Amino acid sequence: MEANEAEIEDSVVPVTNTLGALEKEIADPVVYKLVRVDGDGRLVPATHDEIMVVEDLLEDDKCEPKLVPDTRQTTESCKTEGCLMERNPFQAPEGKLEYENPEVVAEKSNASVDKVPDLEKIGAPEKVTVHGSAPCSELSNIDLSGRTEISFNSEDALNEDTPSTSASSSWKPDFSKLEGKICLDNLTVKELQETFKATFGRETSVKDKQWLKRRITMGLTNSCDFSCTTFIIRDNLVVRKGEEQISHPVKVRISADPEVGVAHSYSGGSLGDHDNRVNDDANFSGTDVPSSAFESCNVTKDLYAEQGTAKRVRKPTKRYIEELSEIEETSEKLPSSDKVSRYRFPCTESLMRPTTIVRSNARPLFTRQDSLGGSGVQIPFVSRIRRSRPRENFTSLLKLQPSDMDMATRQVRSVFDVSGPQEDDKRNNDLIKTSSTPPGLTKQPLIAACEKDEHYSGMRIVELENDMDEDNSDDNVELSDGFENNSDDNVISVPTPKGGMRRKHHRPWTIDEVVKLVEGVARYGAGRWSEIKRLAFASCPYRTSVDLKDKWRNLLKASFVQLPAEKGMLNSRKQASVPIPAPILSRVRELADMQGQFQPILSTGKSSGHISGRSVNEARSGYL
DNA sequence: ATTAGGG
DNA sequence: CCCTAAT
Repeated sequence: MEANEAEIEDSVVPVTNTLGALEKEIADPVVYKLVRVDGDGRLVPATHDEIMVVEDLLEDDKCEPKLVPDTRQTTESCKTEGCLMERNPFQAPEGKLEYENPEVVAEKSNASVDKVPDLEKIGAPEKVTVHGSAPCSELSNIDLSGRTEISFNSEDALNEDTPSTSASSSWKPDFSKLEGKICLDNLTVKELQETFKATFGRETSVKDKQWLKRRITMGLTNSCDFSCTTFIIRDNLVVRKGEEQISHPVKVRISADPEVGVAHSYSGGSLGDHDNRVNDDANFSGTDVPSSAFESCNVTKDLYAEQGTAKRVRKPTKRYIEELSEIEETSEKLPSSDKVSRYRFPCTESLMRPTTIVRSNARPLFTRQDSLGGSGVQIPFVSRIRRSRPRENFTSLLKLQPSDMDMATRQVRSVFDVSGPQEDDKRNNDLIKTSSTPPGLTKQPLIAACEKDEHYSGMRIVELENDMDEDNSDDNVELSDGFENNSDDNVISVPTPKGGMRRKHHRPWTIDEVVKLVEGVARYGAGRWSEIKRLAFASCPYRTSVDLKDKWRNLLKASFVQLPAEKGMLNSRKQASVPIPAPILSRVRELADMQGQFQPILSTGKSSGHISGRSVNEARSGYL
């Protein structure tokens, strides 16, 4: 299909190329692009055959390729509604269409806009003008929702009766069945299958009426594309993009999706047993097939007319689509369409993201007005899972309110309290370093919670173990001095008089860490701190590459200072907490020397010289 | 995002 | 350790 694809690309309206022209004529003209909705809802570019067919149709209809400079294949663009193709007749108004994605954008039509009279009011027995497009047209005729008489009546000459033969070559939709209103409920299985075929362009062997109805309904329903409008569907109401605001956190799931519209005819999707979801989300009952394509169209139109409030189904989520796809795959084999290269479903991503976000937001967000400093800081109850120690967050929070630490502490605590008792221990432990509860005890549950969270909220909880190793990592420390207690994080920050408070937590370097650092430098070279950090300090989340660098700098300084006097007083000085063993300093010096001379990359150098051990270094340092 | 340097 | 500038 590759070749075909290419051809089509060429033959189809060169949207991108005509952009300029389009923009100028956007006022009214419409450009269509041949596409077919694949079974799984993807938009598939029309095949060459399809285009040919359409061309014929166009000729019959005397459609004039208006916007298409390239006359090669005039198929695509027809000045007005008429020509269109596929089954997604209700496209969005030109103006809003994004040209960036011509392939996906597919067809567009004004028909749904002002051209189409208020269908609701019109009960006009007209026929669907959006000919060509099977699904929609038929949908229009089908009485899905309580509305009857769905019909299009576009003032502009619409070429009706132009069955969209454009679809896959093998697809011979029978629109006769779609004429007039149709009540799916009254159809026989066979009829439903016919309808299905007409709708999706492929046969189905499914005998389940309910299933068929649902699929057809959904397919049709979702044929309408809102993505191009400035409106979105929220809480079953169409609102202007931007005007919408997340109101009820609870309902977010339904409404928060800012791009509801993009439901590009994902029609074909098999609405197996999962389709309920859609209904649920839309607050519809399973049996109530509320939104008909017609309705959708109406909405589009109404939007322009009055920004009215129409109800619409929620755009399917990515997951939903995926599931449908899966079902589809298994439930029946797709015709040629499947082989046709499928264009990526445009809204797949956008679909997913909002949903995910919404999900995560779904969880009650605990915030509280912090009275600190009277500035009313809001402390959100973020994820319970923290990559780094809570105290870091803690500190960040404090930054907002330099003053009154205690207050902040309490606030934070209380916030966490809300999250649940289990984590409390951990929290306190880390934050306030009070609890004596062994981390291990609460760890497990915590992790579980995390996983759960991830599952539902899509949050990424990784490296949880990092927190753990913090206490364990140093176990192999040979030199471990008692003082190097990790736990002694002096979380208590020291408010600095002038520039706020800094240095909340000092993390005294342990000898072990120093050694690791030194070795890391030896291995990877000074300056490659991120490397060293990753490899040698993977277990020390609290040591950043910058820290390493700083420490190295200090070591360097120290080493140069001490070296001269090394002879007499190796470790005589008991100064601060971490008297760095002379040997180490020596090595630092050595390394510094080397690094200074040859470039840090001394994979060979390291092995050749000192890597073997401190003893060597000592010896060396001796004569250095 | 890393790195280097100053504070 | 923090912050900033340069990459």
